[in-house]
Amino acid sequence: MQTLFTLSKVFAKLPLLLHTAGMTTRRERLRAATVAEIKEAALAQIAEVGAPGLSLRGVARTIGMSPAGLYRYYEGRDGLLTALITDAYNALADAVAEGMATGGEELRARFIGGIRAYRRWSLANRNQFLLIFGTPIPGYSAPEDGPTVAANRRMGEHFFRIGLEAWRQGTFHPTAGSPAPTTGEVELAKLLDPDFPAELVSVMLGTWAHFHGLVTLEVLHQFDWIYADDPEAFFNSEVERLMDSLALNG
Amino acid sequence: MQTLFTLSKVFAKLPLLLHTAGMTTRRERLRAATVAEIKEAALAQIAEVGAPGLSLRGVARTIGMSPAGLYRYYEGRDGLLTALITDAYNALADAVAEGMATGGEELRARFIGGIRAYRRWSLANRNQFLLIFGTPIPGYSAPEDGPTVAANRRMGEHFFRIGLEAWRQGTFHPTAGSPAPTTGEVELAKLLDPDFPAELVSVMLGTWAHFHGLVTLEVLHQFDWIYADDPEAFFNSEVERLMDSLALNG
DNA sequence: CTCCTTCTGCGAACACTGTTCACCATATGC
DNA sequence: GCATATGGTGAACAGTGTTCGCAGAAGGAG
Repeated sequence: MQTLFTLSKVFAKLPLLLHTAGMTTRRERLRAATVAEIKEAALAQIAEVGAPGLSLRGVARTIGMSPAGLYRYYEGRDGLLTALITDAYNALADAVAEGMATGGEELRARFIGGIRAYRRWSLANRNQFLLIFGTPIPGYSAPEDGPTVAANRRMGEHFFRIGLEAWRQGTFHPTAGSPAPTTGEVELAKLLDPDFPAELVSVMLGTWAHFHGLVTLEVLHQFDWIYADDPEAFFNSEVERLMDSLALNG
Repeated sequence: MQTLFTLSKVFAKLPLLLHTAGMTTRRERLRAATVAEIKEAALAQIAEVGAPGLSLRGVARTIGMSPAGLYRYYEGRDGLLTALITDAYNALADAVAEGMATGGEELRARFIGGIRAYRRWSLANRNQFLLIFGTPIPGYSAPEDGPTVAANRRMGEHFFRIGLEAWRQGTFHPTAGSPAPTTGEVELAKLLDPDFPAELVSVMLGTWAHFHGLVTLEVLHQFDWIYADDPEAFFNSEVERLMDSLALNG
């Protein structure tokens, strides 16, 4: 009985779904607009007061809607957070990709361009950065193989791709004294590219951690009173030294 | 009038305060015990559900007290958070100091011992780590020159001290290509020690950011599926490479 | 056009939260 | 013993996320 009922529901939805695959119906356009408005309001609130201060009733107020109405668009606060986290990941990945593109031909310059974009985006959107790399939301946990981990991986691949290219053209010579690749490292390497050298994985992850640490501490204002006048100079020189120690010269 | 009243209050407190300076009165012992009990309950709750999930009413329940009663001991939730943040800073600083002490005589070993202790403590007390280096609490802001920044500085000094010692005995040769010290750097150097070399500041901050990034990402489970079997090995080899690039050999 | 289903949205309610206030009891100091 | 500061309570207020039932609006099928 229950089964029949839900089945009928699915069949009733079928024409709508088929239609969706082709083009957008009127209802969907309105829905998409509302979704965008909600996200916009939530993002503004987050930028102002931080992720933990996001209030569902608050966004309902600013868009002139009842709190209960939001539940037609998101599964409560956690659902909204999930969407925002995914967006933040994608925005960061896009910023990195764009920063790399402006780096020109040389691989080292492209790498540096990506890293600087990583920092620039994180400082320009502090609270979105903390949404990804800050304290996790209490009730919330990222769905395994959900959109957030996909977006996360997508960002990493940008950096790994440069490493692979440099490796191929022989301009990448990380320090040789590193231990043999772990099983996890070869697994990740295979997942990235069939012939990605597993020896590179730990080096790439290490450099990510390095500039990520610099960015994190700067986002949290830990360097404020030391590098008040020109915080970017410290970061840039640190990145140069990082690339030198990497021996990525392409 | 108001002034007179508060003044009388102060004078009334005077004998108590004088007594306090010498030894503990009965009331104060009870009070200290209650404070400790509150902190303990709050810490347990934080360890379980994370800092943003800390509920004032919750700790009141577990210690069998009315929510309003807590306000006799802390200025609301933010006051309690401040105390816990200070404690976390101090605990981390103590762990680092202890880790350095077990490193033995050699400066490099001591430095590595401190770094490993930094990681160990952070992973053992994930939520306390995030209390310090995670998303800031919305309403809360660290009081300028309050106990938290003092504890923060105290931790940094442990690392700087080793750097200074190594510099003095001539076993510390960071890469020479770094730019001239910033005004903020010389200021910090003077604040640390009258003859602390300002050229060292950026290097030390950079290495802090490096292993801090590694720890942060590990705390946030970003390396879990790659280094599931032995996460410590990756960290240790990364630290070795970091020390090599530092050229700290004492 | 009519019927019927789905989709949107709302108001009220519930169980929470942090915080304040007036009040009471107790312990301390003179 | 008395006055006062201190500990502790219960009730209340404003705010939160979430659920539920109900009402219209929109859309498709006959």
